[in-house]
Amino acid sequence: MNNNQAFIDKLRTSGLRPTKQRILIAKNLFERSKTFHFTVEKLNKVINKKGSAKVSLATIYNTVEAFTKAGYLKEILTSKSKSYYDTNIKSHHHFYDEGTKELTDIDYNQVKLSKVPVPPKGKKIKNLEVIIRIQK
Amino acid sequence: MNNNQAFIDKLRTSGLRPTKQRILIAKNLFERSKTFHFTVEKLNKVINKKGSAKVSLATIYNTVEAFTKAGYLKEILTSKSKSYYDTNIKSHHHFYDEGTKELTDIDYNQVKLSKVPVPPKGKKIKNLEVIIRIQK
DNA sequence: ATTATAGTTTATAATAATTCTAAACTATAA
DNA sequence: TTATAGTTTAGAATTATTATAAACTATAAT
Repeated sequence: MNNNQAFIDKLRTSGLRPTKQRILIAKNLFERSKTFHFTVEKLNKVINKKGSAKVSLATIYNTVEAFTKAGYLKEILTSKSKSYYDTNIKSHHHFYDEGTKELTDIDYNQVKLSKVPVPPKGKKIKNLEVIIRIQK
Repeated sequence: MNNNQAFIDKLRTSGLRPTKQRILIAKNLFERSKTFHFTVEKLNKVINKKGSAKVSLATIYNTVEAFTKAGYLKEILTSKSKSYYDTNIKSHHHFYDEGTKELTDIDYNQVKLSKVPVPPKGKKIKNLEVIIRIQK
């Protein structure tokens, strides 16, 4: 029923104290069947929906940042004003719908690169992302 | 020496009145040997450097937006808070240096995709961009 | 040329996302 | 049990961007 222990261990492993706020946020983010694309605003609404325990907006920002640093979340590239995050941390790509502003995952093996440039001297490739902008 | 006429014609063609502000901004953006990656803040500094005619920040925002809509500039995808623009409007890709936050163009033919996903029903691909994040 | 007007510029205010601050709280180790 | 280092919180501060509305100007019609 309640397997908070897994989250507690995961948090401890990353040097994050397992506070009730972090566990609650982790449950909301990671106990999902599908990957979740969200902004902080959206996550805040999910967490602080009527009747539930309240978590401050500052903590939601802090936690999203901490989870991103710990590698549990991935920040998504868009040109929009808000930051988007993704619970799918595997290397993958996105459709970005210019009309609806919705993001859809593209599985890694749906995109194949046959040529990738050499990075500038002294630099290493950290990550490669393809964004396909779509519209009607 | 002074070939403003080319800019005047270009602006008129796009339905933009050739005001002195727009011409000045166009000269600063497009009379360059290399492509120019910039934020509005950076462009504002370039335009309003000491001793030059002043253009309001609002006009710089308006003009960058108008030039982007007209297809003279390309907005670049990064997850950072500021919007980045590029005078290179040809289809191309970017290195984004996480340390220095600098963008570098990658020529279109330096990247080859051998597999691209089909867009969702009813949607067309408008643009495909590869961002390669690099770090030391 | 003169005038009317629709488009443009401008300073400033408003908004929105995010970060900062410092006091209260809490998990953890001693 | 206690000390402390990490965490949460409300609210203030910051930053990028957009909105507002008055003054200005390019252009077309007279």
